[in-house]
Amino acid sequence: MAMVTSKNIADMAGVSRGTVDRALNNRGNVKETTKQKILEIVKRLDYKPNKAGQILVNQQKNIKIGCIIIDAANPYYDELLRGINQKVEEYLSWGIEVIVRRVTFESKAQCECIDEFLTMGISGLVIQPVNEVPLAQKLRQLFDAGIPVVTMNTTVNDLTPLCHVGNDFFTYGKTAANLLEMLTGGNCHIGIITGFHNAQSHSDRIKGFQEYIRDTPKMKITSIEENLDDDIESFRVTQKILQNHRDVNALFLVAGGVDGACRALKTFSDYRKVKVVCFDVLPSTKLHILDGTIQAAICQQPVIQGTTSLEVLFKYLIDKKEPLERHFWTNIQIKVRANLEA
Amino acid sequence: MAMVTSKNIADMAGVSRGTVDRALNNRGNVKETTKQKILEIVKRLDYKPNKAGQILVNQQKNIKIGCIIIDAANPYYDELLRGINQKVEEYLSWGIEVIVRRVTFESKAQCECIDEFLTMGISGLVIQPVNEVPLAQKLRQLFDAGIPVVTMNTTVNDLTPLCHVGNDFFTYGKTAANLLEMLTGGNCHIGIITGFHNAQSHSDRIKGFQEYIRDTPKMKITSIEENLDDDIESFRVTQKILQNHRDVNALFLVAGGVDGACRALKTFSDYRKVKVVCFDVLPSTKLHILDGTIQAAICQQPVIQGTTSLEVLFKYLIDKKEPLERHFWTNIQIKVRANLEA
DNA sequence: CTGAAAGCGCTTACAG
DNA sequence: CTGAAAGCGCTTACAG
Repeated sequence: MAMVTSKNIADMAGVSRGTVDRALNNRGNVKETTKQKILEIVKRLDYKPNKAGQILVNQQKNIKIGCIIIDAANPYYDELLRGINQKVEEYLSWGIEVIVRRVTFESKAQCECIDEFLTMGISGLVIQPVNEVPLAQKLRQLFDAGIPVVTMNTTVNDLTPLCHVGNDFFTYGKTAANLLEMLTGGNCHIGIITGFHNAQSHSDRIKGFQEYIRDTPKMKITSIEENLDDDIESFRVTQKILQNHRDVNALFLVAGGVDGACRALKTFSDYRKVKVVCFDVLPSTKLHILDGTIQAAICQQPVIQGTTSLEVLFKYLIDKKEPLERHFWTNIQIKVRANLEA
Repeated sequence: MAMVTSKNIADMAGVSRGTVDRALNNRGNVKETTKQKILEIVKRLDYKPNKAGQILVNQQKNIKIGCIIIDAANPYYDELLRGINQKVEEYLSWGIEVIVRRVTFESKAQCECIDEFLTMGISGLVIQPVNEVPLAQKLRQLFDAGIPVVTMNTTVNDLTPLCHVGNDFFTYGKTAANLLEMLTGGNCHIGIITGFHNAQSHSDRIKGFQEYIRDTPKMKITSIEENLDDDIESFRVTQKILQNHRDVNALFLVAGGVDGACRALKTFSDYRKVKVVCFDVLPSTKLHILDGTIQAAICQQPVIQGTTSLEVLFKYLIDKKEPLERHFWTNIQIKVRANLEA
């Protein structure tokens, strides 16, 4: 029951530990028959290299990981950073340095940051990428240099990263529709307020929503408006919808501007008849949930996205083993009043 | 920016690495002035011992962790085991052996298993304990021997373990009430079907439920029945409730026997008017959610409870640092049709 | 194609 | 009270 070590394998095969290492990691310079013999013993004893030993020897390479997080006033990004920072401490104690930069949502800025990382000699990159051609090219350059990339939250076309850690926004949209069905007995006229029509994460949520209500004949979308993720604009378009469509009894708030929408809603005396489902819980959202204006919020898991991204990369750098899945979708969290703080 | 090592500290303090180690870990045998000098440098350079080095040296001690999971036909326990097993593999690769036993829910059986673990020389224990005196005494014996204990899912009185990882059942109950409020517009006569009146996890859920509806005057509990977590008994009591109280339009299924309750419900022609919220998603539960009999399920996170329990213990055994919190509550997951598989 | 040796950072007897 | 040495399991030059 005691641990099997490479020394045990070497002794049994009648070779040195160096040869075991070469055979196991395909470094060449091992006679085929020797290699087969070693692999057979490894398999029989179910030998797994001790990770502490592996990591320790990696100290000599001074492994660094670069990490790029969008720099913008969005609490989601701050949470993502919080997840990353949890791991930064941990990895430092493994002797692996994670260098974090916040960079604006422009491919030029991101490319420059990557170039800086390259001069620092990073062994891997975690990034929330802009989906633009120059950045995709830069990432391909990393790929060609054998530097693994994990994308977080958003990803780029024309490139399969080592792993993408993100949200299944389509299912988020379906879940929003499901909740409004529960809240209205499946009988509702819905106003949708989205952020940007051309933001894929927003349009995916709406597509999922539409997919769900295809099977619920009494749920109808009355109006879709864009608020540019802005509270004031959100206030304006919400008032507009509710004034022009007095039958609207459900609101689906797809993106930012939740506070503006709720405050517009409250200017109507009969606002309690309108059920509201939104995304994410900002501090202002919390108040609207507690006072019953919003019935449910669907939450992403930015902290877990941050930690997971680094974990995937870490494992790859130590083991050189690809993750089992190319995509990792974080859980969908439904928050209502009762479990808001849980 | 390169890593600070104990060698660096030793050089700067003009002592050996052994002395640094003794000073840092309070092993005595260090002159007070030397110790202060070392600690000052450690603080200034923010030195953190490299964990890979620490773990590697721990191989010599052949650290073993014992783990006791209830042996009973409950998918929850199987999931818990799945979480544990994920970590077992990982820790094996750190050279730490986790010995898992499934034991019946009796304090005698659990005590015997612990005794066996002791002869094997475990350094820590993870357990789903029976809350009975002999077991509590046995755990105290471990405590006195300096062997840390983490309790999972259930805990024992008269003893504060290193950490308890479990569910906040009270909030679970509140959340169930919140969901039924959403489903019925806050206007409902509720049938509650619980497992055992004397099971604390069941009664806590009901208490949370009652707490929530104290503020919703139109939500009324019509009847509470016990099904002993048994599907056939569940079928019987559910039929009884629905026959005797034709006004019941909401069911709160507190524990096991979900399938029996749903099948009883479906024997009534107007069963669609009854909204149902339950706990946990068994394979049979899934079908009732998909066909719209159950509107929402509140889920525990057994897999995460398993992994978390071992993580807490692992960190303590390596670092000798107590966890920040004595309790770790896993998230409350709400599952509806749309996010059932997500 | 193979082995002996060094070294990653830490802790642990042991000698003084 | 302190230091020198050994060793945890692994990988990496280097010598042959």
